[in-house]
Amino acid sequence: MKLSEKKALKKKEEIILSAVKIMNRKGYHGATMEDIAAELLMTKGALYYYFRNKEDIIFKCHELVLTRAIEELETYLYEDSTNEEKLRKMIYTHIDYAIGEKETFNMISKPDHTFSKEQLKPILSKRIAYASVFDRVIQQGIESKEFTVDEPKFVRMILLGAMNWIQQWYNAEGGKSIEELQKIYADYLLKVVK
Amino acid sequence: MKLSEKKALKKKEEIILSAVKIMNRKGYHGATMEDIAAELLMTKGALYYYFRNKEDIIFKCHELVLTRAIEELETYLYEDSTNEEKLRKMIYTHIDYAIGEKETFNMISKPDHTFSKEQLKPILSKRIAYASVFDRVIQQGIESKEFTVDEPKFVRMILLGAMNWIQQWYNAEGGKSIEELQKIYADYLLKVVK
Amino acid sequence: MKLSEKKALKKKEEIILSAVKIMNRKGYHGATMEDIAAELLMTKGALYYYFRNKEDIIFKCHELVLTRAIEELETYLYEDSTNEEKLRKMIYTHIDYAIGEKETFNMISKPDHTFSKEQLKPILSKRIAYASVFDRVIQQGIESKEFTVDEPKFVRMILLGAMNWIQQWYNAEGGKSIEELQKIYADYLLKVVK
Amino acid sequence: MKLSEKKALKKKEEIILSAVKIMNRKGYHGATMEDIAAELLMTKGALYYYFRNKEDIIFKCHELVLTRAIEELETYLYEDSTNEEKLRKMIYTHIDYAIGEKETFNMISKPDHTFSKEQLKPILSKRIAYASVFDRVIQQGIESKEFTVDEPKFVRMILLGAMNWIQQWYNAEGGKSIEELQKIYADYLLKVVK
DNA sequence: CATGAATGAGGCTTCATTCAT
DNA sequence: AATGAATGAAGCCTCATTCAT
Repeated sequence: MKLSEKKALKKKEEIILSAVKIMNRKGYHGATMEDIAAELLMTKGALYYYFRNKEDIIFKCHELVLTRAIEELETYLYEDSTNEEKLRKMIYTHIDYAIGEKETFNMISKPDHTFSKEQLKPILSKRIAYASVFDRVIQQGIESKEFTVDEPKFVRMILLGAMNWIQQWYNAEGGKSIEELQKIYADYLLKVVK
Repeated sequence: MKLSEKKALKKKEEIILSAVKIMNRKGYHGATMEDIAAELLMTKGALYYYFRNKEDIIFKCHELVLTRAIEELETYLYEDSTNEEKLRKMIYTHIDYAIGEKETFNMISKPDHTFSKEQLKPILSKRIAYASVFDRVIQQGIESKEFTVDEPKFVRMILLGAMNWIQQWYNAEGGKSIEELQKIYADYLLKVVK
Repeated sequence: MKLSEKKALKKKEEIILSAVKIMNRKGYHGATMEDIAAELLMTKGALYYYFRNKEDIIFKCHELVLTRAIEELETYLYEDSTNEEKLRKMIYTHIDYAIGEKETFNMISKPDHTFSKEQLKPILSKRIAYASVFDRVIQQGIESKEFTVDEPKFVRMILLGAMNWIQQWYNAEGGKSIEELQKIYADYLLKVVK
Repeated sequence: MKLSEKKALKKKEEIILSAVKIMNRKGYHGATMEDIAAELLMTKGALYYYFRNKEDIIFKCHELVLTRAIEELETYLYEDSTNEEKLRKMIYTHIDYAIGEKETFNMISKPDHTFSKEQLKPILSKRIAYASVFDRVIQQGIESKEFTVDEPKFVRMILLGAMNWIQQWYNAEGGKSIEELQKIYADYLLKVVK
């Protein structure tokens, strides 16, 4: 890969990160191309050199964050430990992302209100891929008798929903630290699968 | 109250319900004043006779739905039954609202992205009021030794988060009926407090 | 029809006429919504109350002008006179329109560069309808032995092309009057069909 | 002339030809610098090494095409044959250019909408030079009594207009071949001058 | 020479809001 | 009480043009 291509990739990522930041501050609709550009001391127009349109930026935000998160989750899946331990680590990781990447992570509620048809499909695939990592560890736990679960899909949705909601109220300043939060959530959520 | 005032109140409610319907279909930003009016065969301008602005309509949507939901929840609180039974009924009710009123119920994620300062406060109060009904039944359950919970606030947020997430994926057509869903969710969520 | 509807129709026509005027001055691409609105002392936004978008305005321009021209041509077709006389009148009329309505008349060269698919079809139909009035008088003239023409379609295109070209160079100030022009063109073009 | 200069000249011509091609496909306004460059596997920026701006490219397109066409026409002017025969050959040639070079030939309707003042003058001169070749053959025909024409300027405009219009409807696929077209047009147009 | 990157002006369009009637 | 009409701000996007490297 040529140097210039590397630079371009880096810029793309910078833009994505800027978009994430603005969206976390103002929400998807509140985040304008102007805002995203200003954060990087660029002009609106320059964004269009790197991305086709706004939707494309948001799309790539999702893709980036989800891809990373999936990779991280999968490392736990193949670790040598109990499934309970694996699930606990995945919960910790999910909370990290949910707090750190907020809007972009998986809380674009109703993606069909935001994305056009062509982009909707890959987004949904990625989400399913993400969810399926949880599904696999739950399944393994059932098989190893660590977990007692009749409705694994719903349990997975309960876990993810509970964690995603953190984004609604979490605020860096108040109360518990992230680490405390992670422990509390993991403890309670593991009760669901036991 | 004069007849004309009554009529006005009725109209206001009609507008709110129309707004709810449109928002459930198109999301908050997708719902235009035009849409809301068209649903009622009115013109945009007329809406401003009843509400100061768009924000005000959304605000009243929330207030209406939350007020009703709180009232319903509170009837369970004073029923003569176990706290587990009370919580189960509250879970059923919450899911009913979450599915039926979608956008308007409590999923205006980040209300601070939508509401101005003046309106934010009463909205947040109402949400707190809503949450506190759950808090009270959890507290009672702890006191009566039915529940074992160290972090009641977080448990409440886990319950609400898990249920609110239903809105993200629920679709009238597929799979389980609402009644099945309610039972499954109640069963698993009660494991959290036990 | 209600008064308000009449007013709206009138406004629509005013807008169309403004658009025609601006387009004659600056060409299709040079004519901005801003320009069209300013001519009428309106704001850009107001135009969208009457038309869906720019293309729609241009479309209606064409429709209006062509419809009127076709009507006028057809009155000659059914007059009681020789076909030579009819064709002469039609030539006079065409030149009137070509000079007066310029851009809008039929010189949107390559309409497929300007119009989207849906609008292209009716535009082309109207153009064909217009041309067919000429075709009919030529056909009648052939049948009555007034004209000697082997290739009536090409002759019609020669006539229309020759006249449309006037738009390219005609300038109110210079040289001949419109009336002189009409006579000259009619005299020479009739030689083609004789 | 140095090799490098020769190369530059060749590149310039390539760019012009590319521009012509794109403009024929998409029209003047539809042809972007990007398009023109992409056709040659260059980048936008490089075009500015060879031409001052877009207008300049278009300008040179015209100049090139018109210059060539004038040269070709003039060879006929000095041939040893009847003026009718000369005019016929010129008609054939004009139709060749009109179909082959479309946008660039002389159908930039309203050149004053496209060109700035400085460039307008040479363009118009060239067009006049082109027209004057027709004028001369018509004049010669009048003098030799081959043609009967009172208004030679208008006749010339009728001929050119009729032929230029071919660009509006001609389509490589349908109906007559170019050769048939040329014959038909020549036959009918010669009736105008007889 | 050429490229990649950026700029900035300008265009189209949407929409909450206002207001005379 | 309601309507039709208009406003104006703001957003997205395109593209000719520039320029450091």
